[in-house]
Amino acid sequence: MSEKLVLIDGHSILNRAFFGIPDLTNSEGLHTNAVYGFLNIMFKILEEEQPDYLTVAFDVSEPTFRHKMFAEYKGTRKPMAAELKQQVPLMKEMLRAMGVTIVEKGGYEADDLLGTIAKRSEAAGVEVAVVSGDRDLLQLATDHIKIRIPKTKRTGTEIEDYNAKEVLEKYQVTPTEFIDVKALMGDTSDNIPGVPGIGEKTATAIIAKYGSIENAYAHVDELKPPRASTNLKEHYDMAQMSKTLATIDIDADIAYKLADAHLEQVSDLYTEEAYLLCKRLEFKNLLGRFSVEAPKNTAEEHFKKIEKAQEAEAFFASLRGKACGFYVVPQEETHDAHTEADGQMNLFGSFAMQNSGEEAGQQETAGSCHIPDFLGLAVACGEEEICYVEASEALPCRKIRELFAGSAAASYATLDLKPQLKELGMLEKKCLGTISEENLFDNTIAAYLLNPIKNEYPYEDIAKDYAGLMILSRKDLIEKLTYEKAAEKKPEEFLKCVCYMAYVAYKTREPLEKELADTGMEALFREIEMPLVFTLADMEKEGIIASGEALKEYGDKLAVRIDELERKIYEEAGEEFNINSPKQLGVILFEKLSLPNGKKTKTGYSTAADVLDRLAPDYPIVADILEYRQLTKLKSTYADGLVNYIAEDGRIHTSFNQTITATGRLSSTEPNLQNIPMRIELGRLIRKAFLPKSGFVFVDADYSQIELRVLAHLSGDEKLIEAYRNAQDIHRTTASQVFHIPFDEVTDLQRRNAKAVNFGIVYGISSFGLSQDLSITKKEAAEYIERYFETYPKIKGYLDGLVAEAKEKGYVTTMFGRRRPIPELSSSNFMQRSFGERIAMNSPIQGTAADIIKIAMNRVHDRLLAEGLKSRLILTVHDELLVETAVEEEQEVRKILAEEMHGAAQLSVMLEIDVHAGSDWYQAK
DNA sequence: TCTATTTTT
DNA sequence: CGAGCAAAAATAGAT
Repeated sequence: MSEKLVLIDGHSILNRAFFGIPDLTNSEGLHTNAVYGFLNIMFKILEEEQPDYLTVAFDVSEPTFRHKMFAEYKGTRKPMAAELKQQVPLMKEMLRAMGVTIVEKGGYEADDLLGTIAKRSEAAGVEVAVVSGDRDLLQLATDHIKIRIPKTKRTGTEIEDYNAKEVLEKYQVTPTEFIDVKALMGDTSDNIPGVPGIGEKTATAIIAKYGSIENAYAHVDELKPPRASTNLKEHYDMAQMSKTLATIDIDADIAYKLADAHLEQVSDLYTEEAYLLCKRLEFKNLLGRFSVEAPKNTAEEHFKKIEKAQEAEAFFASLRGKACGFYVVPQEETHDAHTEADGQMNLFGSFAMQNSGEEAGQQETAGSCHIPDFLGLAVACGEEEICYVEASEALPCRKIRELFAGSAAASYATLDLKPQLKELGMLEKKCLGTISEENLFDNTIAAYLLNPIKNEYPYEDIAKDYAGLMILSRKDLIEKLTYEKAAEKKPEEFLKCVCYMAYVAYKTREPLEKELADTGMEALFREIEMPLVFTLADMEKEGIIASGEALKEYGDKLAVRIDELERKIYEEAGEEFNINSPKQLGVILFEKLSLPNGKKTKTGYSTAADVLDRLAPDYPIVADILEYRQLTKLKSTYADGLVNYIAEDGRIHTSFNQTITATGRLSSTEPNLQNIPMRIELGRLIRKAFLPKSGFVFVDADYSQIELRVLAHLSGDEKLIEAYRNAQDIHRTTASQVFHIPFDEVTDLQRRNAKAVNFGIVYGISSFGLSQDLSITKKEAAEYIERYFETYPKIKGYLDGLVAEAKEKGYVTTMFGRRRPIPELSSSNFMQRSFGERIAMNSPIQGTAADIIKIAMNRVHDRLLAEGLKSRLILTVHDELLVETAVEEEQEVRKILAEEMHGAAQLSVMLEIDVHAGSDWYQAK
């Protein structure tokens, strides 16, 4: 049997895959769909053909030889989309990693290389399969050269095969004649002019009869449609030139040795390099093919459960001096807890009791009189030393904690430390025996800093990204069961799951530390984020009193007015409908009542506030709807919503998430206490339900325009810095400087405009956005921005610099080294790219402000404890800190807030704060 | 589970 | 030329 060669048209197949597969992006933001699709097509073909040789040909992106001859006809091809372009080098990297022979040569198109190699190989007695999306290749078809054209259909990829026979059947001409057909009909995408007035039908008919354009010209007067006859006569030179253009060079000057392209078997492509690259690109289902070559995960075989006290003692003793990873397996899980009866309440309730005990000896007594707080502790300190120590009556939590505390390991790594601090009883203290803030390492936070745009940081992702391990996820193992239920129903899977937590922490600590060092984020991690874990744990435990009665009363008041509005709206609409359904509302307003065109649409009419605002003055029903919306929002989300989060201790314990935002800000969930109403008076009243405990007051401090000050510092703009040095109303000063008028003569409108511009600048302004904000024309807005940049030239330079830097490096950084990758900047989509540009301008500013308040939080938190005060930091809202303050400590707390917030960073402008005290959150703000 | 809307900084 | 502002979370409705 003769040998077989598979030849792939690289760009053509990559292009086909790019358009055939929906956009895929890995977590680095690299587009990967074309590479993925290419590999799928390639593997499908290889499995079918089982060839002895494999080669991929690429074009080099300079004008090709054939086209250079007729320079006037080149250049109408559209430039390649950026998302595809960036995948070309990636594809080549992948093929190289697989050891696939790549041919490319300046001056030749892939067609020519394919043609040459195919013909030479055929001459050497080899069967050839040419894979391309391009029908031009059909001219190469013979009995031994098969052209394979993949088509992506709903049912998957189907491949059309053409030997000489199939070409003749389908196109009524031989492969060689196919060139002449193309020369007559032309091809705009290939810049082949053809003969005007001759399309596919006519061309095929002519060539089928005469065999070539030369012979057709010899019988030109006999040609069937008279139009073809005259046109060919007139444009014969064009036809000849087209033929040259359409002919694939089968004698290209290349050194190609078939032997170099040898492929013993398909699995030879599954190399380790290719495996690692597939992992990086997150081709999860391709990875299965690599099973033979995949780094074998043997750790799993050593997972072990310890139930006996003696065994546990020996195990913990073996930790001494070693690096370890651990995981405290919680009994209840805060996640989803409030949906299941009142799990969360019990959890926090037990903390309240635990911490009401005496300060001294708490470590000893905590938990001793309760059921164990945690289920067990998984610890890993080597490839074969991975144990889950299960809590039981014979081996109570207290004992496990004690042994762990005395283990004297060199370092302690874990995924998601914060909840575990609570389980270990490390609230308000930074060490537990030999475990301390200094030797703890939170892998999840490290992974977040290294790539803050991921949605989640589960252990299997961290294992894959930083240790090259492919392991089963929690979901794979125990699905949605809680740990407690899993321990009972799926003990083996449970053991794997918790041991993996510890093992992954152990295994990835070093790589994560190294990456943090390589990216300059060591200090950010050690000095800001790790201490913050302790600060936040304490704040969450503390919580804030919310009065259920006050909320109820407030909600009842809203209900009265909501009823009233509802009736009125139904009357005005002439029927009852669900006002909260944008769909139904849209139909009522814009169809039934035919109000002026429902402007914005995506999946119907927009009923957003800015649309309704414009209609409200003229239509009472719209004004009522707006009020109704406002009130139902207040009632459902705040009045009714918050009550559900009040724990047994009468307080709301929000969760502050440290690994959610792309910029470095914190987020608050269950409930979100960072969007409690403020702007509208009626909503603001909700803050009256948040109270300090008896004998305490609230002291609230917020940074004044921290982002604008950060901008002044980072840009170094003297005029803006000077404006802040004058310590006057900054928006008025801006108006005065931008409009060149004396400070005292600035009108309220001018000040308002200046304020909007100041805000807009921080968000990465566009004239469109500002025009929306101020309801002015885009042109006017553009003028404001221009004048602003004229006034503060360095700001313009700074913002442009940020975008340029982001485009070059792919990310931006804050003053403290925090990174934000911006994959959107490489998008070919205008909207996506503009979005990327705004992100580039906003992130360093928002992120630096976030860094600063985090520093301030740690300092305030630590100092309240260090000074032995009773007052506690309980809330943060981006630029604001709230301290529940013992009445007699108010002056000291004010001083601490002022000093620590002020001193959190040294900028070229002062970091000013406003401090207020009050007997509820409304008054304190 | 996704979309539209609203709330905050 | 385009189409719509930075960062979040919760709710109710629709699918």
